[in-house]
Amino acid sequence: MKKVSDFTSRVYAVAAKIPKGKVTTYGKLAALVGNPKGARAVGMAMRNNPSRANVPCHRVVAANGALTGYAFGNGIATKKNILKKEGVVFKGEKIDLAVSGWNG
DNA sequence: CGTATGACTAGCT
DNA sequence: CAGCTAGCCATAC
Repeated sequence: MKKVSDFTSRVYAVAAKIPKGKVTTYGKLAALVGNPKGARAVGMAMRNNPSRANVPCHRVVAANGALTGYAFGNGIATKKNILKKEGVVFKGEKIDLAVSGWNG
């Protein structure tokens, strides 16, 4: 059912561990799976994400707290909406990683 | 199998 | 602060 490499599997596994109301960055997630340079690869995994129900890809944002792509709903708009609903603190159009940042 | 692309990041100008 | 370049990784075609 899952035809993905170990890297992608780990990305999904870690993403699933992100607590509600918190977010992490692609680079951080990449480092957690063992590829601190694989931030882009993490994005690819999210883009191919099996389902937002299994992988809260909306809790993964850019290193500067800005929201990047989203493969569901209305894209960024939906992503931002979900994060706000979960209690993530926004700093204008970006996320306050100092408050809602997740260390892992 | 080789090339191109992307939901990245950090550094410079 | 904004814009551009270079580097790294995995996937898609």
